[in-house]
Amino acid sequence: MEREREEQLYRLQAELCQVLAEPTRLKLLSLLGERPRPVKELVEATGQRQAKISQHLAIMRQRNIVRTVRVGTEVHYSLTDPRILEACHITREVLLQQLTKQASLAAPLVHTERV
Amino acid sequence: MEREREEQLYRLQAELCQVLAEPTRLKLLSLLGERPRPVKELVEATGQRQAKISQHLAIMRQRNIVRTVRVGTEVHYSLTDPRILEACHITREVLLQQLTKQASLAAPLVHTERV
DNA sequence: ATAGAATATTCATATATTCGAATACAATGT
DNA sequence: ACATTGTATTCGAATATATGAATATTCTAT
Repeated sequence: MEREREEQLYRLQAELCQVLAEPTRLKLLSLLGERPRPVKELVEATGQRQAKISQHLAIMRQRNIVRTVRVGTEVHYSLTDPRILEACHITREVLLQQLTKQASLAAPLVHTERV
Repeated sequence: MEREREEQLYRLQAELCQVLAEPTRLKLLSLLGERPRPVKELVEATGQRQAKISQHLAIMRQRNIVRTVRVGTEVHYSLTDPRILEACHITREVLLQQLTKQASLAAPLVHTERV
């Protein structure tokens, strides 16, 4: 039962990460990190089709990563828990460092650098 | 071109998150967070089939999330960048809080609590 | 050279995900 | 009531993913 509980948690955690595993959704989260926004604005900012954005927002709603408030005809989205962005930030940092490392490995072939 | 670069980054970030979006891989990362381990040990600790574990490890190798060292017949795996665990930790925290919140919403129906 | 232990890969299948297209729904102003 | 604006959903097709089964590879000891 303790074992089951742990597996259950890993499953949930994986589902949460799955939500973060899509470029458009990451972009949306980043935009919502700045401030709450209506769908229209998210569509404009991403340059993607409205239906697509709505679909991704629906997925994030289902996982309680974003929440909504109706304002007239608009639906304003916001982050449920800003810490999600922290997690994103870390993965981004790791990624950037990897890229930098690769670049510095490739660099000597192009121009010599001193360490 | 600036735009392209940004999209490129989101794509890479999504791929990284995708690696975290699988319960067995999360468990493996957690185990490797404690210390480097040979595959055999990971197989034992997870109770999953060897082929499955190797497959998941291969995915994490490809993404540079883990690295390997051969020690005789064994292959020892370790984390490339422990910060990955930080990201995992945060998602786990968020998750736990969500669960707690749900529980506390359900609680009043069972037994009354004071705030 | 060969056997055995540890690990990796290939293949096929079941399942999940993403996206565009079309359409539906909801709120507001007229 | 109706048109308009903003948003959501459904559906189908293409693509991706996870897994078990079988098999291959690598290293060590003999």
